[in-house]
Parts: sequence; C-alpha cells; structure tokens
Amino acid sequence: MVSQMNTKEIILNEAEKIFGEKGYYKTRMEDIARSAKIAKGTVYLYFKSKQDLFTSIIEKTLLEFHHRIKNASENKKDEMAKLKNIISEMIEEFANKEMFMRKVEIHRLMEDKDLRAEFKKRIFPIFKGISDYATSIIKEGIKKGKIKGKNPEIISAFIFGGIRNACLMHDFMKNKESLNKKIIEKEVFNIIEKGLFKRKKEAL
Amino acid sequence: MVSQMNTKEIILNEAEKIFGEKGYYKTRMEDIARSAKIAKGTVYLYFKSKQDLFTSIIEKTLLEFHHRIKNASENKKDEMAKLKNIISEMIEEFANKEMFMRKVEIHRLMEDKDLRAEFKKRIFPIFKGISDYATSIIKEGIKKGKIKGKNPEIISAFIFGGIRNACLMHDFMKNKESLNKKIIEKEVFNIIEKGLFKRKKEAL
Amino acid sequence: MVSQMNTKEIILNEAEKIFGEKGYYKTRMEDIARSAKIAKGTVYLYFKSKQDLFTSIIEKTLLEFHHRIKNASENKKDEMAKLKNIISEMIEEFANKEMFMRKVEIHRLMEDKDLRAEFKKRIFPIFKGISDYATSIIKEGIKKGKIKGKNPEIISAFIFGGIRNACLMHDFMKNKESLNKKIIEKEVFNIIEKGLFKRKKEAL
Amino acid sequence: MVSQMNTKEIILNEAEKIFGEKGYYKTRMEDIARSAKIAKGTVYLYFKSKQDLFTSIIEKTLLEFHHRIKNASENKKDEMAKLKNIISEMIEEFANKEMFMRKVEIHRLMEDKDLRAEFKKRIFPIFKGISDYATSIIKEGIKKGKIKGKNPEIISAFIFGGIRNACLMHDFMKNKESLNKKIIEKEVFNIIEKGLFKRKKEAL
DNA sequence: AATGAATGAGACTTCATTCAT
DNA sequence: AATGAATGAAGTCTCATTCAT
Repeated sequence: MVSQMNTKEIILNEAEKIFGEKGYYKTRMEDIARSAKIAKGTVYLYFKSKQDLFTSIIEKTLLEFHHRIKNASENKKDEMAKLKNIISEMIEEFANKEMFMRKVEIHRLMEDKDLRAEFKKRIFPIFKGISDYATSIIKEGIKKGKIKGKNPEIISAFIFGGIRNACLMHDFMKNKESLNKKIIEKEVFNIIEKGLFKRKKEAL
Repeated sequence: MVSQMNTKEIILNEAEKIFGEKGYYKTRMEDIARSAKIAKGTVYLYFKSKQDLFTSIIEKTLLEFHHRIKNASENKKDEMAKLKNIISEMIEEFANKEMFMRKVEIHRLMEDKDLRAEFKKRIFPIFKGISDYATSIIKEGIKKGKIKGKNPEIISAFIFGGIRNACLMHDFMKNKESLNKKIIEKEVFNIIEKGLFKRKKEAL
Repeated sequence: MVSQMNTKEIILNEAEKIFGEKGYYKTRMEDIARSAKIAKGTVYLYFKSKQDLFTSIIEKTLLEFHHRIKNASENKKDEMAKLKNIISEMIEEFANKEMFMRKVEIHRLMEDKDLRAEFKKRIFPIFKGISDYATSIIKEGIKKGKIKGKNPEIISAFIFGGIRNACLMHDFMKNKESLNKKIIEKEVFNIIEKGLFKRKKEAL
Repeated sequence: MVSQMNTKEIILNEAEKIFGEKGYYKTRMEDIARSAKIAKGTVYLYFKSKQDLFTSIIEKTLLEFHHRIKNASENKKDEMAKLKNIISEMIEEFANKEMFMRKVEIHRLMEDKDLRAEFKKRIFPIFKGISDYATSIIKEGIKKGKIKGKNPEIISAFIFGGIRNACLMHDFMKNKESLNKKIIEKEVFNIIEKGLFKRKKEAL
C-alpha cells in the first residue's frame, strides 16, 4: 500500500517534470518510466493511459493552485488585498521553473480530441472553480465600488494571462538569468493598483 | 507561375486553418492536403517538411502582425495613442477565429527540437522585432515621463499575454457567443489608461 | 530529327554519368533531367521508364565494349595475343572513372524484379555474346594446346572479375591517386602468363 | 535474455537471407519482419535503422570471414600454402548460396550517403583488416622470393574479385546446376600456380 | 517536342499499449 | 506488483510517372 502510493507519487512527479520540459506530445511514456526508474508497463498499473496520467497531473496542479490562492486570499477583507495576494501566488506558480502549469496551455489541449473527454470531466470543473473564485472577488469589488470594470471574467483572464506571459517571455528571451519574481510583481501591481482600483481621491 | 502561386497560397491558407484548429502535433500533412484538395506529395513541392510549412505560416503571420501594429501606431506622436492602437490591433488579431496566432504558443514550440532550428533562424528575429517595437514605445513613454514603470519588456509581455488570454478564455468558456472585441478593448483600456499613464494631476 | 537525336544522346550521356556515380537506386529521374537541362517529362518522351533508360545505357555500353574487344583481338592469330589485348581493353574500360560499367553489377540488378524482364530480353544476349566471345578464344587456345585449363567460362569470368575488382579496390582504398593502368596490366599479365608462384627453376 | 538473444539472432539471419536475395534497396523492413515472424516495430527494438541492421550483418559476415581465412592459413609456413588455403575459403564463402557476401558490393554501398557514415566506422576497418591480411602474406612471399609481382594489393584484389565473379557468373548463367566448388578451385589454382599459358617447354 | 505541376503508392520509423512471465 | 518484449496503427516523406498546356 505504502509502496503503491510511493510508486504512483513518483510517476506523477517525474511525469510532471517531463511533461513540463517537453510538452504533452513530445513526452513519451518511456521517458517517464525511465525517469521514474520503473518499467513502461508499470505506469499502466497506475494510470490507464497517457491521457489519464497527464490529466491527473493537471488535476493535481490545479487543485493545489486553487488551494494556494484561496489560502492566500480568503482571510483578507479587502478585495484589493485579496487580488494582490492572488497575483503574488500566480507569479510564484508561474515563476517556478519546475512547474509545468506555466508551460501547459489548457485551452489548446482541450481541443485535442483524445484529451477532450477526460478534460471535460475532470479539468474543466476545477478550472472553472479557480476562474470563478478570482472572478467572484472582482465582482464583489465592483459591487462595493472598489474595483472599476464591467466584466470580471475578462479582467481576471487578462491578469492571469498577462502574468503567465511575462514569466514565459523572460525565460524565452533571457533564460540564463533567473527570473526575479519581485520585479514582475512590482510591475504588475503598478499597473493594477493605479488603474484598476479607484483611489480615494477619485472615489470622492 | 500563376498556378504555382495559387497552389502555394492555397496550402498556406488551408494549413493555417488546420494548424489553428488542431495544433501543430495533431495536424497531419494529409489533413492539409485534403483540405487544399491536392495530393499529399504536392505539399512537398512547396514546403520541404511539416516544420517548414508550419514555420512559413508563423513567419507570414508575424510579419503581417508587425506591419499592422506599425501602421497602426507609427504616425501617432503620443505614446499613449500608439499603445492604444497597438492594443486594438492585438485584439483584432486574437479575436479573429480563423487566425491561428492566438492558438499557437511560440514559446512552447521553440522547445521542440524538430522545430527549434527553423524557428531560431526564421521566427525568433521577427518575434524579437515585434517585441522590440512595442517595448521601444513604452521605453520612450517612460523617458518622456508619460508612462510609469521600469521594465518595458515585462509591461509589453503582460499586456500581450493578457489580451491573448482574455480572447482565448472567452472562446473556451462560451465559444458559442461571438466575442465582442469592443468589450475586451474597453476593459483593457480601462486597466491600462488609469494605471499605466500618469494623469495630469499626478504629473503635477 | 536532329534535335531529337541530340536530346536522346544527351539524356543517355548524363544518365550514364549519374547512374555511375550514384547507382541505379539512388539516381532519381529528376537528377538526370536536371543534369541534361531538360524537364522531367521530356525524359519519358525518349525512354518509357527508368528501367528502360537504364537498360538502354547498359545495352549501349556492352555493345561498345563488345566492339572494342573484338576490334582489339580479331586480327591477331595467336590466342595469347588476343587475350592480352582483350585484357588491356578491359582495364581501359574499368579504369575510366566516367564509365559506369565498373560500378554496375549486372548480376545483382538482374535479380531486381522490375529490371529482370527488360534485362532478360535486351541485356542477357549481349552479355552472353561478350562472354561467349572471350570464352571461345580460350576454348580455341585450349584446343590448340596453347592455353591450360578445362573450363573456359570460369577462366574468363575469373579474369574479368579480377580486373574489375582490382580497379574498384584502387578507387576505394586510395581514390585520390589516379589509377595507373599500366601497373594493373603488368600485374595481370604476370599472373596470366606465368602464374603467381616462382618455380624452383625460376627461384634459382 | 535468452529470448532477446534469440530474436536478435533470428532477425540477423532472416535479414541476411533477404538482403542476399533482394539486395539492400529492394529489401523492405517489413519483408524482414515477416520472414522473422515478428512485427515491423520489433526489428527496431534491436536495430536502430535499416542501415544499422544491414551494417550489422556485413560486420558479422566480414568478421567471420576474417576468422576463417586466418584459421585456414596462419599455421602454414609456406606462403603458397597459405594463399591456396585462403582461396579455398573464399570459394567456400562465395559458393554458399545463402551467404550474401557474394552478392553485396561493399564498394558500391560505401558510396550511398545513408550508409557511408555507418560503413566508415564499422565496416571499413574490418574490410581493411582482411585486405591487409591477404596482402601481407603476398608481401612476405615476395620478400622471400617465392611470389612474383610488385603490387600485393592489386594481386589480392584481382584474386578476390576473380573468384567472386567466377562464382556469380555460374549462378547467373546456369543457376539450376549447383556450383562445383572443386572445379573452380582447380581452375584458380592452375592459373595462380603456373599461369594461363603453356610455355614452350611445357608445350613440348 | 517540351514542360513541370500534380499524383499517390509505398517506404521507413515511432510509440502508446498489451500481455505473458 | 512489476517487467519489458512485442505489437501494429499511424505519420512523414520520396519519387517514378502522368497529363494538361
């Protein structure tokens, strides 16, 4: 039992690493098995297919992410503080070189007919949960007159995609320098704070 | 001559459509040939490999995009106006369902060893050209004291990625409704304007 | 008419060169067309298939070779002189870098089912003619008691193959130095005339 | 382990047979797989490409041949005896219908750019080893005054090629009758030992 | 006579998955 | 629970040949 748990965990970890490095299509089941120091057939004892394994990782990653942003925001009263904390968590997530979330495009993979069924069932609800959580904070902020804007979904997608791309671009353009999370955070806060939130003077 | 141009153009158009729909890996050369109503072998008369064809499309798409944002911005004096026009063009580009730019992740594909060589030679320079162009406007704005921020690259990556994701997310969540470009534009302008640009009161 | 002759001749010459360089399988009809500065389709006006073209070249080459050895030997009375002259012609033929006979293995190609039909009809008779011609001289020599041996076919095949291989091997091992025909000729004459081993009398 | 050894051996044997029958270019990987009663993909578990498989067979065949001629000659003191034993082995090798050495032209295949790299690394050294071995015996014989001639390389190439062609020609001309090794051997020995032409003394 | 764009059968190779041990 | 040899469907690319101009 313990050993089973371990093997499954090992596979998940190694697979996450390799999917993150090579992407879904370029990753071979054999790469994963080798990296996990097990036989190819063993992977199939724990996951019924490549799609299943991949979906399981996204599932786990998204659930963890959901927890993180919830933990980081739910005990703040102020929507501004909540959003800023969520943004910090996003940057943390995306800036982590090992994490594959930054690399994986859920939209794109959802269009793959082999993955779609599994994704629709297992990933979409979680994804929507995260999206709704972020959106609901913005919605609340708008209602309270603290946040400007009319379409919370667009706003949260904009911020999420913006941060992801800022992190990716850094890697892409100058992958030798390690990414300075603080700089990105500051830049994003600057944009968000003074534009997104009405300041007291304005509120008057 | 005319016929050659036509066939090549047809292939490029059909391939763009299918690569956009299915992604690079799921697209088979035969799909493209069938869609172009030609034989598989004919594609190879015009493009030496799948990589070459794909790269050619990205190349063309990025060059067109570069032209568009240049045309839309270069005759404006004000950096704010320039940036807003570029943003409008981005939205136009990403919101276009047929366009595959929205779907393609250059960062990810650059990591594919089969594509890397071709990409490094043909795509990276154009990509960098676009990036540099947007960045230089922000840089100039910062110098003139009209734009806040210290890292133009991060800012432009943030905006670009944010817009892209806002468009993708709309498709993803409610792909039946056609995307209203004006709404996205307004939301982005709202965020950008009041946050990114110092207002006269602030400048004082 | 003149122009047709010319085009056909040009194709034959260029094809011979390229088949000689690359071998039958690696030579593409397009290589030949390009080398002859004509369109691919034009080749098919003169030769009905790749097999036909190739066979035509072997045919021509073997016929020429037959003429050469006949001319070089038929007016000699002595079988020894005849054979030596034939050997000189063989060396001349094989040592010629441009000639493809040295490179082409008729035995091998005869086993290719696509070539077999054509070869059986057009090449085999010529080939046999040459073989018979050489063999008949040896036969005559044996009858007259001037040549030792019981199997003229084996003897002529041995000499032919030996010369061919000596020429090929030179190319293979030291292809920079140009092959010295005289040296090969001398070595072959030595063996043929007196054998490889010194007899005791000679050794004295 | 046993099974792995077996499958690899089976593939090598079947491939040797088919390459021998059809030649390198006409042999399809599927032919080999079918002949070995395994799936196409299985071949690739043991050999990384068609080139690799083919090269492996030549490698093995040449190494065996090297051993054979060494074993057949190294304990003889006399160069004449050594050479004659080597010749007998050659005839044995070439006369074997199943053996593909007789059919394969290393010179020709070395010019194929797909095979060249592999050949240069793996085949050329062995080939040269065999060639050098035969040549060194002739060289020694010349030094001791027992063998006539100035170019051991030419002499060994001549004998090797001569025997090969004599065997091939038999197949080619009358492939129904089984080849009588003794007859070829006798004919070759005759030429080697005393030359083709009776000298006047003998003629008396 | 000549062209060269187009065809499509066919070859090599990959890799997710299975299954006997 | 674990293995890894074996499978075979599927994908990329080549090239002899055709045919409309």
